[in-house]
Amino acid sequence: INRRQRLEFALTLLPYDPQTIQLSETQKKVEEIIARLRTDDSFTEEESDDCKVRRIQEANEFADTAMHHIEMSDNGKLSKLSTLETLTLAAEKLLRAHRSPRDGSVPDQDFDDIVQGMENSQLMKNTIQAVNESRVRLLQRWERSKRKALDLLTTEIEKVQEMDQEQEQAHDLDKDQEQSSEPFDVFRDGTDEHNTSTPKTNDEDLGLDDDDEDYVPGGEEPMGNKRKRIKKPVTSTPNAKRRCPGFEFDLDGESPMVMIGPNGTEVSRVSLSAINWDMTGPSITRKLLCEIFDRDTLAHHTLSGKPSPAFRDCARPSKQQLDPLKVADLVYLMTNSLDMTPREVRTAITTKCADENKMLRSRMQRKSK
Amino acid sequence: INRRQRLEFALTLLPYDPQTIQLSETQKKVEEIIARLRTDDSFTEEESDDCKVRRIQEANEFADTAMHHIEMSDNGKLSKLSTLETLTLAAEKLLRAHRSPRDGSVPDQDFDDIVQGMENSQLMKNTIQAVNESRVRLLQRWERSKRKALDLLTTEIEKVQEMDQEQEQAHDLDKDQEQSSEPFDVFRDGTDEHNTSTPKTNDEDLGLDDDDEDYVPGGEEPMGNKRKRIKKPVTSTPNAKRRCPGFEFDLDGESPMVMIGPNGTEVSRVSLSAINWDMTGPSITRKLLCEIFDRDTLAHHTLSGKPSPAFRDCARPSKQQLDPLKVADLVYLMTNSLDMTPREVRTAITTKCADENKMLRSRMQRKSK
DNA sequence: GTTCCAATTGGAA
DNA sequence: GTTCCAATTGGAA
Repeated sequence: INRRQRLEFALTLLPYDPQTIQLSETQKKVEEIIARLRTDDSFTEEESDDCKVRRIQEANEFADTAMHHIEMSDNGKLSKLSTLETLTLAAEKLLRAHRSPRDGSVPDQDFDDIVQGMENSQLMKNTIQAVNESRVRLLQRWERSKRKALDLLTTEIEKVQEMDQEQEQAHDLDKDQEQSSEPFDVFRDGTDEHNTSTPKTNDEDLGLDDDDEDYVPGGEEPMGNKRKRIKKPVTSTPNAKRRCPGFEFDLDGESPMVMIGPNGTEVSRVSLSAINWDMTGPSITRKLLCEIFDRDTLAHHTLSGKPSPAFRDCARPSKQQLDPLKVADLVYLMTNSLDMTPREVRTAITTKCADENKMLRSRMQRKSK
Repeated sequence: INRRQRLEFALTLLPYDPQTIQLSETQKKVEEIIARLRTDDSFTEEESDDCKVRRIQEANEFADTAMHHIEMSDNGKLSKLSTLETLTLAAEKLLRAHRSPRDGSVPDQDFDDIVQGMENSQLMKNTIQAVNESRVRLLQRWERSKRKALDLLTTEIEKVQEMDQEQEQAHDLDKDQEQSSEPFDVFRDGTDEHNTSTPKTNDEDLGLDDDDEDYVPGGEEPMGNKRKRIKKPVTSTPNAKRRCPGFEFDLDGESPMVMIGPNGTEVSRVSLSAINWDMTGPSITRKLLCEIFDRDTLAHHTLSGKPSPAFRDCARPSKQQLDPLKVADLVYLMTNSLDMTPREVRTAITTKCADENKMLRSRMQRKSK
């Protein structure tokens, strides 16, 4: 129990490391810059020139020190500061620009004046944009460290759970063995025989993924021209109302389960015949997904298992990868029996997972009310 | 010039409305909550029970007032506060949970203890998540108002530009007339004649968009089953190496420009024959896009012109919609001459615009260094 | 220098 | 309750 106490203590400390607190400091600095720019822009017109010059110097000094401060807390990642540099430069230019036209001669709408006005507006816009961007970037850093902490937290929690469950599960170990896919290895070896008429990559791109090492064993030879849609003879008449297609891996017609691909993924025969095969390809894919995986699995898994690149820094809950063998079988079925590209199937899977996750969340929210 | 001065004054004021400043206040409140939770969790063990009870009451009161404060600045949008409620509740539970096990008897690893530990960790995690979520939401509100201000700003700037250019452009007005698409209206009306063999929706979904009112005139009848890929006779032999397809709207074979669709979009004949029609559908689509629009247009436009729903609150620079008539013509060509679905074409367009934007930005960045 | 991938989002249908 | 849309992202190829 000593270990658990230590872990729990770690839990209370982890998410609040000093780094995080410091980031808030820099955020305040950025806010100050905004506030400062604001007062600099709206200052009263009756100031003396001396006064203006002094204030400009002050502002520049302030910008310099603020930037320095932020730089310091950035621990050497200098490349990320480009927008702040832009900001400072823009602020300087803005102040200078504000100063010069007002000291000029009579403002009788000469061309220079117009250009100057345009430039001012543009600079103003750029400045605001730069401030916004740097703010967002700082918040993202904050979120990233938070996320890292959360990940560590989750790992620790899982470890504790494992420790607690080890004792209880010592006596029923033999149950898990039955679920393994070992019995279907024969079919994997037999792939090529069943596949003679359509030597087509049905998973052309997954193979490129260095993360999915234990992917489909014995891949088929890739084709140069991915684009071409190979028309293959389907059991039902082409371009007519589609019936439930034939399944080349459905060897035992009496079995309640039908095998849909070379990796031995099975779907119940009744639900298969319940599907309306006149629906769109993506729709059928989604229906089959619900047969192969349960809804909770779909909600908590994605095609790749990788986080979205677009939300790298936004602390989205991470998801697992859908069993690649089952996915490959689904892709196999949909590309061979129906006229879909692997890409279309995969997109359908991606959106189905996203939608299931959304639905689960909205259901949870409704329940908690 | 009076008007411009007024506008410029508005520019300096607009982005910094008091609402924005207030939001920063609420952000600080959330930070305080975090700080408070932290001290509540790591307090020393030798406190008396009375002391604990008092501190718990204090914490609850604090949470209540903080929440009230945030509620007030939210102007009645109560539904958005659910996560903050969660946070407060979680904080209370956490404090209570922390209190009870420590007053309990000897901690000799009974089951209750384990469960309690689990619950604590879970609550802790939820609390942190809730805090994060509410922080993000507040920042998003901030960004949204900033963005609104920026939009207003841009509009005003454009108005000023218009005003300034009106005088200069008073003398060369007749130039623009030639570029209008009026001469091609005959072809729009003629669509159905050319289209008899393939009565297919080539823009099935855009019509649903209530924003694009002036979309393709005289839309064709939609088909119930979108999925089916209608095989149509192409001029070249099917399933062989594709050559440059025939263009049904290419009426004048001598013209240096070829019309690719019913809306009169034209592409130069030389660049058309320079395209390798054995590439994938998306690739050809991208190449044609570059012929129809210039790179800068592609970088600053999107298919719909709408902001990404996923980045609603993140102040992305807004983009315009690509000319829907030209897009419709491209979709028409790609779906009729090649074996692509409208969906594939549109996806290709979307990604091409995104990629062009990315490239432009990276080019700008490199130049500024 | 380009193309492609797929995760995520809110809302429309 | 479900499906679909398309904008955005970083990185892989």
